[in-house]
Amino acid sequence: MARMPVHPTPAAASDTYAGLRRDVTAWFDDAARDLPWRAADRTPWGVLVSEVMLQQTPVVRVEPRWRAWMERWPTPADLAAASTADVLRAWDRLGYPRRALRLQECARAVVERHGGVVPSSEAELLALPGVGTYTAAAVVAFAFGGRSVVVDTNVRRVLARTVAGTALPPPSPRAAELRLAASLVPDDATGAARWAAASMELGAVVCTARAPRCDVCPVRAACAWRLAGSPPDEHGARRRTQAWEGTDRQVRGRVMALLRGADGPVHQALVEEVWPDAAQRERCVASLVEDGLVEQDGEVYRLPA
DNA sequence: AAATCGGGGGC
DNA sequence: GCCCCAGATTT
Repeated sequence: MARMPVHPTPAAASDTYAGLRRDVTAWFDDAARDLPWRAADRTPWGVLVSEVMLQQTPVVRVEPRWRAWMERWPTPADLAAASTADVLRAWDRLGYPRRALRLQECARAVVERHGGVVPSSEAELLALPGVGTYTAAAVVAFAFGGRSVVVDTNVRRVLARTVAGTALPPPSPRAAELRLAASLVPDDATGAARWAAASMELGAVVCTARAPRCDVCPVRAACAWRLAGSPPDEHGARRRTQAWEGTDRQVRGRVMALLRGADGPVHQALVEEVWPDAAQRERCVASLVEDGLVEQDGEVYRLPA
């Protein structure tokens, strides 16, 4: 039961928040960023690719990679047929390269299960590699204009502030939070898709995590957090950033960067230079091989063919 | 529920 | 230096 769509509530008692939805969507109609995966000629596959790239990677870093990617592999069939080494190099430094691997697996699944056509049902999307609750709902809304409950970090923050009156949402969503999000979704598909885009956009552009721009916020007058005096985050103590220096993630990143930059196989002597601690380095290389991100062939390492 | 998984830019 | 970024998957 790890991956379940959030089902929209039928006819909700959401009239309470009708003003919120109206003001945010009206603002969005005027303020929406001109992002390439929102263009009129967008494809469902392009939307899906953007959503996977945007999992934990900011828009400004995704945009140029997405453009190059879609030009090179416009359809699921194109990506399915590509060399994995090329895919990992094109992923470049977007981070979490297992996402690139899953995206190619996703392309192959779309080809095999759906004849190369991205499915429009949330359940079928959810069954694809690398597609979780958020991404499935987002593709339903943004690629197909369907009704779904889209809850990402932006939406969570917007609802935490405007409705709950807190600076930030709790580290992980609770059932009540998801119920609230579901209750806010308009009944009609078009309205639902617009609300999804608008609420996310507000969090991304105005209702940001640090230094929110309340002065230009369309719902500042009704925002519970602001009306409460914009109190600081209550669970700040638990919010500890993941360490970076000296972690396996840093070591794995260095190994991947080395292999991405090489045209072909890399001798182990060069791999040994990226990290001095042999035990940690070997553990990380082994995990990369285990993940399918690296192949070992005797004394050389390379990206998968 | 908690841990793991990259990398960079704003402050 | 710290924090966050259109999360997913595994344990």
